[in-house]
Amino acid sequence: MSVGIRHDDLRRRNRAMVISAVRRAGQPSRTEIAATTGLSHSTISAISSDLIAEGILAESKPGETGALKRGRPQVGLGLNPEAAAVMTVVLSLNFLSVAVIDYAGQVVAEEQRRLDTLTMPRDELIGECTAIVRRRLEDPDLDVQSIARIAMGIQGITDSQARAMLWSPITPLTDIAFADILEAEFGIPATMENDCNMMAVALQWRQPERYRDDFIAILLSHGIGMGLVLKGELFTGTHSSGGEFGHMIHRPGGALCRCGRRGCVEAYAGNYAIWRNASMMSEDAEPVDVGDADMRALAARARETDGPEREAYRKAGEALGFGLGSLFALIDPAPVAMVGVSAAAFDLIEPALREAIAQTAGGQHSKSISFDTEPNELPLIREGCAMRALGFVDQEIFAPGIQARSGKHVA
Amino acid sequence: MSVGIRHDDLRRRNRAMVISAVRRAGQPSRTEIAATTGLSHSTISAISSDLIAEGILAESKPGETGALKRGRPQVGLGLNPEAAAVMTVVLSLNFLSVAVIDYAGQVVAEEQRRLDTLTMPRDELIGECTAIVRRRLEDPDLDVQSIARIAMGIQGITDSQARAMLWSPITPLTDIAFADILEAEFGIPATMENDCNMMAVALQWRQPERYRDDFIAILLSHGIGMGLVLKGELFTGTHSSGGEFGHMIHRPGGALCRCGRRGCVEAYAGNYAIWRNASMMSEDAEPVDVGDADMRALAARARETDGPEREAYRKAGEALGFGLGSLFALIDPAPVAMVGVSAAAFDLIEPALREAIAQTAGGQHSKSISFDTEPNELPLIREGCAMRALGFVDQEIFAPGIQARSGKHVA
DNA sequence: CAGTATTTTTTCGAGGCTCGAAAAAATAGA
DNA sequence: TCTATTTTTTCGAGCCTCGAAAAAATACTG
Repeated sequence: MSVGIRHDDLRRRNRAMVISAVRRAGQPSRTEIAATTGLSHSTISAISSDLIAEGILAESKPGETGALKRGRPQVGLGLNPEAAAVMTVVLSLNFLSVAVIDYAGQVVAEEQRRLDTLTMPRDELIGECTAIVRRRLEDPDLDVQSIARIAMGIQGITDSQARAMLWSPITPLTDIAFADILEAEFGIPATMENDCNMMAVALQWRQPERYRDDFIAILLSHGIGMGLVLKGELFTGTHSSGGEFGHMIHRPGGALCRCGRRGCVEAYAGNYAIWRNASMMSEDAEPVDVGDADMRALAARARETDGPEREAYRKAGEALGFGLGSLFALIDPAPVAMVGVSAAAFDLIEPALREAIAQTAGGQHSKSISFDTEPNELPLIREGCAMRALGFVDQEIFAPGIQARSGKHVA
Repeated sequence: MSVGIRHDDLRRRNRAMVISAVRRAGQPSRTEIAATTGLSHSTISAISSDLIAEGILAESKPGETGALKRGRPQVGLGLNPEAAAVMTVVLSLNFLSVAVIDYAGQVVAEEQRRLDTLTMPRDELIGECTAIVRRRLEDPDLDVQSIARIAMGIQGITDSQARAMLWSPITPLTDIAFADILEAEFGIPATMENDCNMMAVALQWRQPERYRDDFIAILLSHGIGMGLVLKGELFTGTHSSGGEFGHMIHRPGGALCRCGRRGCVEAYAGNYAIWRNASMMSEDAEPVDVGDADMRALAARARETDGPEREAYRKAGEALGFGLGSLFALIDPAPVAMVGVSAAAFDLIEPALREAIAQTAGGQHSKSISFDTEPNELPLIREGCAMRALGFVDQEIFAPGIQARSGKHVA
């Protein structure tokens, strides 16, 4: 149940608001912050001098601001990069990567590693993750004190509390509470995020004009995933990370999906499905892993001649189109970003997709729906994890006073 | 962009919180309110004495409370029925009904009227609505001053701002800004709500244990509609009321839907679709209106013998099941309430529905998904409109100080 | 029936917070 | 050097919430 606002919440929230305004704007002056937050100049002055004294914000050197106007020049406020740092851990198929990001969002350290996620036993997989984190933490160049958060991203389904991986295509293992494991191991608050959700978060930061309040990020890769932002907020299911667009039903009883069921969108539009159709294999054939290079070659063949390859992409487009149509029936149309290796073949997918969506109620204005493509998902996922972790730091760590009342983490 | 909290917002929000706690609990004592809101006893004491002085709350007569305990007895606080009143206007197929509801939620006046919505020209339809509202307002028994809000509900799509009907099956007319029309005519703030959303709001009040944070209300009637509550909040689309579950795609290119497209869930599960299938008509046959009595007779025949009638309900169940499966893939499973005349035939629908949902990713725990039925949607819609209107009064009218900063209504 | 225990509600002073107005600071132009 | 202009800080006023203590209202007890 919602709860009253106590007097001490006031400062906490307004501090968080100032920090978030600075993170968004980069180098805003106090006057600009007052304008965007709606708070008075006096309040902004008080809060920002507190934040500067605490080393969270820093005034930028004079002369850095651009065109000089008459009057006292504005002093830009920026995030102090040394105020804190966060760590991102991204686990994808056969690949593990970590990065340390300073409070201003700059990457200060990185490590990547290949491993065989599909066959790894549970302990080993967890061990690899904790080991790589530990290596970064033990780096003598790093001030360990400053790591305030870890955000881990993974392909697959996570729980809505962002504590655990429930299911993932990269491993047969299920229900690994990575967030709890990392917290127990390192004593640093951690969350376990869904990869597509992080893509959406990253897009929101990268292109705020285009992706702000309502948009959809769809991962076109081995599987089909989705990150959904509605009314400016990341959408999650009631129990899990939700948004399993790839497992909406396209054709009841249809093609065999990697999830073991039939007729899912993914069973027509996932890499393995496109490959299966392009190879004229049965729709009942077991899904197989297809490498990115093979997919690129497949797309090239499809562009060359009008054969089964092209037809396979057409079928993918149709499935995505009807799926989006159903989605749009629920949430109304919104801009879409297509991410992942098959996004590079969106030219092959788009015609059938638009044709399908035009046949649905949600596609009423299908011509006005914009599609963006971004073939490389990993940088987006990393960036999203970083921004998410920093957001937590902004909100929780640097907003003092009473702890969030329904907080999950013990102090 | 989110905005800072100003000092005067504090009282406003906490007042709203107290009012809402009273509305929810009925006759809570100050101590109970303090417990549910998390505010201190002093604060609750101060706010409630203000609210009593303003005539918004009233202390209940002593002796009304139940079991006597030791110590000073609790004094129950209740909403003062005379503090305000709201009006609901529900427009459905060939039927218009209004009600006046006092601040405590009791119906104090009603009027209903048959009319031919399908053939009525625009001016006449609007005229009927304003006329019936005017008749109620001019009732000498009614203190017009006290009507603080009008909530109008209609079958069909409304805009996400709750200002206008965009499309409705009850009339060929489109884009009628009923909220603006009523406001201009009577000078009373008004909203135009989607019928299924109001069903959901009503269920939330009627059965808070069952329907609280996440649930789905599905209207099984001529058309198929949905009201969705996620994380305790009514879900709407980005532009429209959204949640057009009936127009998710069940079978691409399939049966002809009333919306003119093909393969929508509604084209298999709407009354007209069940009728069409039961009559062994082509799936391309034009949708026709079927009366409730005819539908009840159809259900009776389906229960009697295993013929095309039963098969028609089976197909409806299948479409609903796959649709729900797709929906659950996005939002995770949640309790469902089936409302409307075909909810009375849910026994015929349920087996196929469960079978279908079990074949989807969203139906993983299909046995644990609960279905409730309620054959009569109109009372729910009315109740939802009433609660919604009262909620606005609670939040806006009785929370003084600065107006909501992005308010739509001029003071 | 008076006194005690118990629970609810109010009162009161302290401490915070935001705000508006005015002052101070810092610069460009004249 | 002086003036106009813009940004930032300072300061007192006005609210708000809180905790502690007091007051109020009742049941129990002998």
